[in-house]
Amino acid sequence: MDHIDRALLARLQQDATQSYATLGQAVGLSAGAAHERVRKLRERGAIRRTTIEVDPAAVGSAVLAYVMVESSSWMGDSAPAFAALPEVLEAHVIAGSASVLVKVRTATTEQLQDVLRRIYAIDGVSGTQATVVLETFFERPLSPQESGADGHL
Amino acid sequence: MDHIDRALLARLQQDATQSYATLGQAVGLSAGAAHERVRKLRERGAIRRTTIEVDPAAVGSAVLAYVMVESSSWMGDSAPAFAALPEVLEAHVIAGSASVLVKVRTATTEQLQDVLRRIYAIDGVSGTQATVVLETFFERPLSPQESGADGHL
DNA sequence: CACCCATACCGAAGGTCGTTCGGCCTGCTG
DNA sequence: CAGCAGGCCGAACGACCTTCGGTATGGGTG
Repeated sequence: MDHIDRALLARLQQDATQSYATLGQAVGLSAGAAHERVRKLRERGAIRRTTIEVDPAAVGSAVLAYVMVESSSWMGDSAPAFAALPEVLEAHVIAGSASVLVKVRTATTEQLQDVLRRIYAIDGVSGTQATVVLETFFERPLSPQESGADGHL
Repeated sequence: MDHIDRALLARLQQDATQSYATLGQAVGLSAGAAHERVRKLRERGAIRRTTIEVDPAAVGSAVLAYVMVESSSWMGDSAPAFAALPEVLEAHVIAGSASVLVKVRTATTEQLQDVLRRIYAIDGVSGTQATVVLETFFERPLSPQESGADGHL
């Protein structure tokens, strides 16, 4: 994982459809060498998958909210319960007064209310505190930064 | 934007490297027709771009936190100030006691503190409240769901 | 210091896939 | 009923992915 790998990751994040010839030229490598590096990045799991970025509004998810979930018991094994709700895009165990933080997208605020109802139904959940997003400034992928945990890789 | 388009979006989210022949077969179309549909989805902006999903740990961003930013003034024009911080992955204007909610990834908690310091330096910011993630259950793309705001499309 | 092995790169070849095109069919519209 | 627009199919051309042999470089070892 050197600076060339990071450059490859950054360029593929911007556009994963470009050819390996273009990609290699951008980092000073041949197409074959660039392909080999990307293949290894996939193999190691540094690249999890190639995907598309979908406009939420285009698929009818105009409402975005973050929900702090309070609980009366240990929530460490509740991942499947949250994953069962398709409107829940992220779920994290957090440090602080709440126990779990989830990101939710729905078409309407009525649907958001319904999601909150289903979150309440999860075992151990004692309360929720929803924060509705009024305007999204930006959402972007993380930029491969310097140093990092190269460690023994 | 019918059910076939939604199926195409869902399949491309899972794997954007598959061939148009495979894609078309999965939804009952020829390769050419599938290609034409995907082309139009890009044209309309429903597909924003094709990208890769990078493992945060692989690029040295092991610490994830959400930060509630309080302000003493209107923050509606502060998008560039937050975008200037590369560790800030998302920034949203929210309804509630705080003004802006941002998502931050760093390599260490020391770097997180430094990001908080730089957020404080943004004009109008009067306080922050960071919530550190202990464990991420999951992060996934939104699933193209039913009905939605098809409207006049 | 010489040797050897592993790693990474280049350049070319073959096979697959993306992209485009003409033709057909269905469903509207005037 | 005629005309038209939109969507799909199937084929063909060209570009690209993928692999392979050959070569150079750096590190470890006797």
